[in-house]
Amino acid sequence: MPNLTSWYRSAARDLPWRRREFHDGFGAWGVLVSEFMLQQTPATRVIPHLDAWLTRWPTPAAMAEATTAEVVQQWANLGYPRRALWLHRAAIEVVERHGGVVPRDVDALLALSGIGDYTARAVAVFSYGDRYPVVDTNTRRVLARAVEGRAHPAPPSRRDLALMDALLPDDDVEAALFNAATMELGATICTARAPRCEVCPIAEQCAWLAAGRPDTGDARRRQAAYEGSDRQARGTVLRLLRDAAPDAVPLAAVIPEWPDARQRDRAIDSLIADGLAETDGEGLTLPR
DNA sequence: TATGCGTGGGG
DNA sequence: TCCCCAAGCAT
Repeated sequence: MPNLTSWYRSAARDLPWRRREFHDGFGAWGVLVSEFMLQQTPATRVIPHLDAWLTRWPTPAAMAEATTAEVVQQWANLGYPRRALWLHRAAIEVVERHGGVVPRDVDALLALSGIGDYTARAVAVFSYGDRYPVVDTNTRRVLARAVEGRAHPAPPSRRDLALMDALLPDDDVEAALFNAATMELGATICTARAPRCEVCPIAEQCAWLAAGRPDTGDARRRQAAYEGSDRQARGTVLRLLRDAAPDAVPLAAVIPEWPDARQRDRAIDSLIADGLAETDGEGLTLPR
C-alpha cells in the first residue's frame, strides 16, 4: 500500500508527540508518557494533560521521586487511574534497572509495568526508530477491512503482529511511517462507526470496500453499562479522594449517599487492593 | 481467551 | 437522548 505513507505525509494531524521539539525535549520518556495516556483515551483528551505532566516530571528519575498521591492527582480525569500507578512504577523500574534511561529493547520495555505489545513497540519505533509492527485498535481495523475484507477485526492476537510485520517496508524510517500512517488512517478515515471510504487513499486496494462493505452496522460485544456499575462507584470515590488530597476523607463521608452501600464498600476495598487508596481505619486517602 | 477497568465527546 | 467507543493492559 504505497500510497498510504504519501497520504500520511500530507494529511497527518499535527499532534504534540509528532513534533520534533517534543522528541528533542523529552525523548523516549515523553513518548512513553504520551503512549500511557493514549491507552484507551482519545488523543484530543490527552493533549491538555501531556505538557503539564512532562513539565512537572521531565524525566523518569523526577517521576520516581513523586508520591502515588501526587501522580494519581495529576492524572486527574484521564480515566483508568491504574495507568497512573503503572506509569509511576515503570518510572521507578527504569531508574532501578536502566539507570533512568527508557530502554530501547522491546523485551526490556515489555518487562516494565503497564507496558504491553502495543506500547513497547510504539516506544521502540516512534522514539528509537527501530523496525517493528505497531498494532493498535486502528491498525487492526484497517487490516481487517483492507486485507481481510471484514468490517470488524477479530479479538487482538499475536497474529496481528505477524500480519503487520509482513506489510512493513524494509527501511526503518519508512516502516515507522507506515505504522503511523496505518494508525492515522484508522483514527481519521477508516473509523469504526462511519468510515469515509470516499476519501480513503487505499480505497482501490480495500477488500472490504470491493466486497460492498458487508456487515457495516454489526455491533460487536457491548460494553457493560456504566450507570450503576462498580466502575462508576470506584470513579466517584477516587474523584472524591483527588479533590480532597492531600487530606484524608473520613470513612463515614465517603459517598454516604451512594444507593448501594455494599457496592460502595466493594469499591473502596478494590481501590485499596489496587493501591489507589489507603486507610488508617478512620479516613481514606490517596496513598502516600 | 474473556473480563474488568474511567471518562467524556460525537453521531 | 442514548449509545458507541476510544494510540490497552493485567489477570
